[in-house]
Amino acid sequence: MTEYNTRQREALLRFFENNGDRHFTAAQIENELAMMGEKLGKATVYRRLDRLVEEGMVRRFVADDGKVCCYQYAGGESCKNHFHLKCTKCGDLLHVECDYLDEMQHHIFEHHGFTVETEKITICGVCEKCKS
Amino acid sequence: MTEYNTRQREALLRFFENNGDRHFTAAQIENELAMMGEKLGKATVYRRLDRLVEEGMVRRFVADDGKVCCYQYAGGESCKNHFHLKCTKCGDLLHVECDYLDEMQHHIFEHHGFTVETEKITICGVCEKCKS
DNA sequence: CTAGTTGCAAAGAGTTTGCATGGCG
DNA sequence: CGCCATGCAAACTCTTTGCAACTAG
Repeated sequence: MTEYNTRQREALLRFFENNGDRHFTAAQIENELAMMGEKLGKATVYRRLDRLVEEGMVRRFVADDGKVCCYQYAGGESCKNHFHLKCTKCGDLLHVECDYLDEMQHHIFEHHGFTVETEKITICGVCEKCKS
Repeated sequence: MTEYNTRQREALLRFFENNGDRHFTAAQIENELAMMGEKLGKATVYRRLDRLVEEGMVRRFVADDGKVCCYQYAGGESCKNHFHLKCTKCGDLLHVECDYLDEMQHHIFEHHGFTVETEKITICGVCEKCKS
């Protein structure tokens, strides 16, 4: 059960480390890597992704439409404070850093005895661009 | 664009009203209805479900494994002005009346230029009961 | 050399779509 | 009668699996 150090594994790791602020679908990862000259087979992407999630290096969550899995680097603590604002018009998923999240979480716990899983919050609405 | 009153539509509505505390996958709904003698085609189930979600009558979630969509009654008109807190352990959907919602909506609009559709907010976490 | 890895293509699961038929108003 | 809704099956999308070829240690 030793972990081999392959080109594909390295490519994925480097990709996540350099994009800790964004999240991607498996297909996006495959494409972006291909454009950087690192071609990996679909199966390999999925298999490695599964493993990275198990190891806790990467976090998996589901887009609001429930159709695709998204992956995001979680190696650092960078991912603690963010909203997901999903525009129901254009489909954009805005990724917003904001301290207000803590406040909200705190309120809900204090007043409603509910422990919010901050990383899973997705708020639907209409973004600025689409407001015309 | 008038909404017709069909046997299938009625069956789905009644099903949700009688099971407001539970959540189901599309396939489960199809099966349970079939066992009650109400056979609906797969496509019809999905189409009606989509509509009910749009109307805010029903909420769509993603199951724990991240692979299937789940649907749960969210109670039509009475559910406009409050939080929905979804427990990811037991699946319960808590309906919480709270002015804090307005505050949050306001903050997000002011600071992030995003118009929240309050009635669609669902916050995931762990409820008091499951916190042991 | 041996065991873990990869890539391809085929298989699966869940959901959507095209189109002819059926049924509400 | 007109128009929306339904059902079926085929099409799609995302993900997983089987298997032979490959490669790190």
